[in-house]
Amino acid sequence: MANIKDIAKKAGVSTATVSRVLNGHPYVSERSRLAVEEAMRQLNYTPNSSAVHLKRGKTGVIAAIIKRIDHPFMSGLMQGIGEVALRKGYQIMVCQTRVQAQEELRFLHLLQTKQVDGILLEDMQNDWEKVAPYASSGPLVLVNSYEKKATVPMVYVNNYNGARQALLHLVKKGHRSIAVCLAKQKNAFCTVQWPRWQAYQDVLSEAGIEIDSRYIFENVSTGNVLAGKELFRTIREMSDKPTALFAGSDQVAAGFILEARRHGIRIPEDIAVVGFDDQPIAELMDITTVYQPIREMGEHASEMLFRLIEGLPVDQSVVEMPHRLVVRSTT
Amino acid sequence: MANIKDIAKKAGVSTATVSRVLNGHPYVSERSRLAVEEAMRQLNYTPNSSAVHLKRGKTGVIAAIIKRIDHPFMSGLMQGIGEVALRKGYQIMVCQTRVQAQEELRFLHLLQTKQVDGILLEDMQNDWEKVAPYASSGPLVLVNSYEKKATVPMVYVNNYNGARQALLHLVKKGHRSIAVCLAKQKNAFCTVQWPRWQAYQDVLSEAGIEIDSRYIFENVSTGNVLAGKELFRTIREMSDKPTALFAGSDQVAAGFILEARRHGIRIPEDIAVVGFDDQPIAELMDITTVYQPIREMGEHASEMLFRLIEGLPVDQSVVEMPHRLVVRSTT
DNA sequence: TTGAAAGCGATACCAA
DNA sequence: TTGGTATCGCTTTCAA
Repeated sequence: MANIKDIAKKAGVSTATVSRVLNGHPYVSERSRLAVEEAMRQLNYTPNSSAVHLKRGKTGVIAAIIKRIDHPFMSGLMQGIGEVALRKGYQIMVCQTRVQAQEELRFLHLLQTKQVDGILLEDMQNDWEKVAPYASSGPLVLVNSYEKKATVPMVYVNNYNGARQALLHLVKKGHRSIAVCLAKQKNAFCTVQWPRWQAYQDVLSEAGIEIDSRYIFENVSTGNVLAGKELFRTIREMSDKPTALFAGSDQVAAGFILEARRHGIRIPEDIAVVGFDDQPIAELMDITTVYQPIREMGEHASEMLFRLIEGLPVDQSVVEMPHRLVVRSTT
Repeated sequence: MANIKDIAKKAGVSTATVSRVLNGHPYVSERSRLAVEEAMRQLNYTPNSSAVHLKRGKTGVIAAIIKRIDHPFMSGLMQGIGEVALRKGYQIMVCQTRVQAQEELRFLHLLQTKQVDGILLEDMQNDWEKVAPYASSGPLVLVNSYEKKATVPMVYVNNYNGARQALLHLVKKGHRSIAVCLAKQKNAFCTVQWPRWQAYQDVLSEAGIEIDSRYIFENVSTGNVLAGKELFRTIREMSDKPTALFAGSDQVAAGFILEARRHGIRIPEDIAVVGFDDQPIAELMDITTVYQPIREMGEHASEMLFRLIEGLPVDQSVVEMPHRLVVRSTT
């Protein structure tokens, strides 16, 4: 592969001049420019990114650390991130942790090695103390994560309030046996699951309802409609069935509802269902859910990240995005 | 940020020795190793990726050029790719073309600049002549693409046969007014849409059915259930309604079915529906569909790409993955 | 407007 | 075992 020296030699100029042409600098004579361009064409030259990156100290790449791409929430988020990155001329590296805290740290390491100019960290799985050291080695923004101790910008939705609203709605409708789906990791520093769990406890306690552990379903894969189907089957076997379900995602809600209806269970009469996110499927199936601006969250976080990368001040560094309960026919 | 020289100085050794420690080479005395490790710890040292990449001529990154991540097919594919990349210790760059042929070329350029060690190109949008030049500058594998002229490995599903099977199934069931969803770009070199369109023409022609342009729906966004809902509304307004729909995706099929049922339309009695992919939602809603091993396609393509990257021979470079019609209750 | 040359930060060959 | 040093390919300052 030809390099800048080959071009310089062929064009009869110095590498400095070639570089100038490459970067559109002024002060390059028409004659030199043409000669260089001709040489580049003839030798089919393309500059080597690694060399440029090394010299510039920038890579033009950001990393998005997410749990898994195979989930509507994440792909929606990536869509938002992609939008902004495209405008900025940046590439995106997807890093899937598969909910393994260790992997998260491994990917954060990309910031230290300067393989990326910045990182978006979705739903942080590690304690801030573990993440903090990485933050000092480059731009980092938390998305769908809230961490009081963190000193970096963050964009999130208040999951406590979101869940609370949904659960209060169910309680007001008279439900006292409310099932809930939560992921296994209810770490205190987990922005999504922990607050929802807190809201569940609070709302029930305030309503004088005792928590029934049989109604708590952990490890339900939120991105997949089949998980909802399975959940229905489990609940169906129960003697004391709940009268309402806070599904935690629209996919689970949809799967549950479809399977329930197939078995002649009426929604919401026999069991009310609330989803989360307000994905297209919730609108389609007319599912009551908690809307959250996923894509916008991705966009906003990226914008903050790029300000950091560009060395600009970030005006509001802790951003709570709005959510709202969308009441439809499943409650 | 500390660099290898700082470490060398602090540890009282040469950069060569530091490099040896860094790369786990033999022939480093215990004493040197400890000194270097201690220095690295004290200075909080991390090697700079760009420098390593430049020197080694490798980046440890592959690019996946896809239409958009916000689509179950793509995220499934990415999941498969991610699996293999993880095993190989590689990072993945997602490149979304948004179905713009020009963007595809822009991303292929990453291979020339050596910003990535290889590229997976999904559903190639450009004519092979345009793509070929890039192929000569590094490892390239086509996924979900078939191109006779191409000289690089490719993994795909025979969309002609898949669509044909589905359509024949409908014809056998007695349908003669069959609607079909196709994306706008039916370029001759498009692996997905063009063959399906061909199959549609062939099957109908063989059955002596004249093609009715009103039954051809272009520009239906295949990844989104709401598109299916809208499609239903459009078809509902028609005076001569089709009796069957080849939806092109499970999402569109699902949206269509749900909306149809809401309006009291019986499936399959009033209108039969066939999806494509066999996503979880197809199983859940018991939709007849054409199964294709999306994730495996991603895995297989990645494996070929890594063989190329490692300079190993690729035994079978044109791989047709199996598909099969899954008959369920919507036909 | 141009070029020489000093890096950017690591790797690895060749001697010692 | 170790170190000196050339090298990867490009950018940019300093002089001319």
